[in-house]
Amino acid sequence: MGPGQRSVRRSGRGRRAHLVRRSAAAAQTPLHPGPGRAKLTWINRIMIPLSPPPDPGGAAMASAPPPAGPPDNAPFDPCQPCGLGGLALCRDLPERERLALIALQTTVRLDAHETLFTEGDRALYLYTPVAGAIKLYKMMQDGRRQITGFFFRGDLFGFAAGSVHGATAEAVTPVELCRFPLARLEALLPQAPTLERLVLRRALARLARYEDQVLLLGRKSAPEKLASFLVSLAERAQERGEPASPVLVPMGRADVADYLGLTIETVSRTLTRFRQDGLIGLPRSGTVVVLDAARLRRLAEGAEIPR
Amino acid sequence: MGPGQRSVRRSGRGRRAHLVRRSAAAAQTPLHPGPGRAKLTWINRIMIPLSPPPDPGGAAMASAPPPAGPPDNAPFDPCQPCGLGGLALCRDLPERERLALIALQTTVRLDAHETLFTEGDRALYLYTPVAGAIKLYKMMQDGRRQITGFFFRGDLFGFAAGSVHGATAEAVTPVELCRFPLARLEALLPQAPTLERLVLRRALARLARYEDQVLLLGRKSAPEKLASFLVSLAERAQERGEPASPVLVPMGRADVADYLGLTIETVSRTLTRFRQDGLIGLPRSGTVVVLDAARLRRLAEGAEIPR
DNA sequence: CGTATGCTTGAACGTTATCAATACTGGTGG
DNA sequence: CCACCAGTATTGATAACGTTCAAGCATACG
Repeated sequence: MGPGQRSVRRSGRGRRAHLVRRSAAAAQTPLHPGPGRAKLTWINRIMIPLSPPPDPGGAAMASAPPPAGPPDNAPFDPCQPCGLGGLALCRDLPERERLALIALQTTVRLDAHETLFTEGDRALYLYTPVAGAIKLYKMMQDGRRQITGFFFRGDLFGFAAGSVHGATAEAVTPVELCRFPLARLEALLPQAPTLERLVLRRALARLARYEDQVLLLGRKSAPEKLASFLVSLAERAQERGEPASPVLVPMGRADVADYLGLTIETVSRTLTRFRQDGLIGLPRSGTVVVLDAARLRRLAEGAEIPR
Repeated sequence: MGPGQRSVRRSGRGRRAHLVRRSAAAAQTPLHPGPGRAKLTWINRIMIPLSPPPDPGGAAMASAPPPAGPPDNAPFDPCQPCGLGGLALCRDLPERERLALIALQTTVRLDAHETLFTEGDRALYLYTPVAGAIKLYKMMQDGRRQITGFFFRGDLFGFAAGSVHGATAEAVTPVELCRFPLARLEALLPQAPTLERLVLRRALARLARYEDQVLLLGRKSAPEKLASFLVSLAERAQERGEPASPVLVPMGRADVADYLGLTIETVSRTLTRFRQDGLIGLPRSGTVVVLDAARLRRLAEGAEIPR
């Protein structure tokens, strides 16, 4: 890359990370400073169906209004409160463990750009988005930012090595989260072997995802990074039962850049070239239509000449 | 960065990744091809003390001959066979679980550059190095390589998301490994809650390490990467009771480069400049003396002007 | 309809890769 | 013991990819 893939740094001058709206203050004091903290409107153990499975064919959910609409009315499912269908932890749990888990469950809502927790905060919960998207990021003193992951419907995040979060969690879109208090969860684990295995499985899946991300960051070119990103978003959408073709990209260019280790400009330029080359279409902000999935995939794997 | 941080690629021409000795064949066929596979000299449930805790003050163990020498002769410790002292999983386990775990344990030895398992292989064991070092890497079709981690005495690796390894494991130095068969381990877990918690804890620790690595790869400059690498090696050495100051760097420049997302040349140049600036000393191959730990650490965090 | 915010596009620059020798290091055989 | 050799590390010159700086453009919003 160029000279300043990271020249944002040094004495805090310059552009810093791609600052997101009111994050200027937060940029100065990355560790549990608390300014701009979210207001955390939350509801305890809601029993009404909160959000339906994604309506395919719908428009971008980029900054869409909070979701609404009832899910399919199947026979009573204790997992229904969080509206996650089969994606959540609840799934595949024996009845006893499932009920115990659901007893712990609580719902949280955040608006876009609100902070859920900050690097250095005590880790108190595990979270699963029910609707919307969350990003996790680490920040350097001078404001350089690296997004470590995006989390969508059914993903699990909030894992902490010690008792403290290693990254900051912020809402990309308005988001609704299913959360489980760690203390009570841990107390439950000895009596819930299936659940514990499930949590471990999730952690291992995240490890595998990190392996890919490390390869991407360390060894892929900008076009390959973007291609990988789109392919990954598409695959993940498919895994949760959404269509793969119109890839919904709810995050802005700044977030994409900070996830891929690039700058906004490079992301923009690269997507433009993808469009010119007939790889993708960009009908509206937040939506990418994949026109040549095979070539995009080959590009992502480094087996295609970019131009 | 420059133009070709990743231009090694494309049509397999050019330099590929930094090829390690006889890995040419393996480079062509990254997935379970099996050529150049290790011979895996292993011993089942050895009862003789195999290797002592690291003797501080000793010379580089870079490509040192296999270790020898008895550990402290404490009252009989069932964990002694693997010689890991308090670092292993055994530690902190109730007696019953510990014995059960040790019954599964087996020892494996590899020479430097031998492959333990390959990306795509079925995941059959969890491993802990007792002496020596292992690297894990992913490879792209055209030979670009990204090392995802180095594992030393007491570290745990071999986690797989599905039933298959996501990376290749290769010995950096002659290495002795304590290994546990996954199938029997899983069968044991329901009766060994402490053990399961311990495995989860290890996986979470690895997640935290990945977060740091992602920040490093995505947002740090070459000098910052090198500084972070040295600091990390020093800290990890200290955590396992070894001295931090003469940092032992058993891997070659190619491995360092493929870990940090750089080239051999940049690694070499950067270390040379560190030496010229009085940050470090390079007395012998495989040994780095930290002369200004504070500045090195600040550099690693991006809070120091490189030059 | 004007102002904010984010996205796109252009030109110049810089860090890091590439290409190419040269020097070193450890092991082996004369 | 030393010359040799293969692998490895260092150093130099050049160039490229991606960044930085700087406008211009679109989309949303009051």
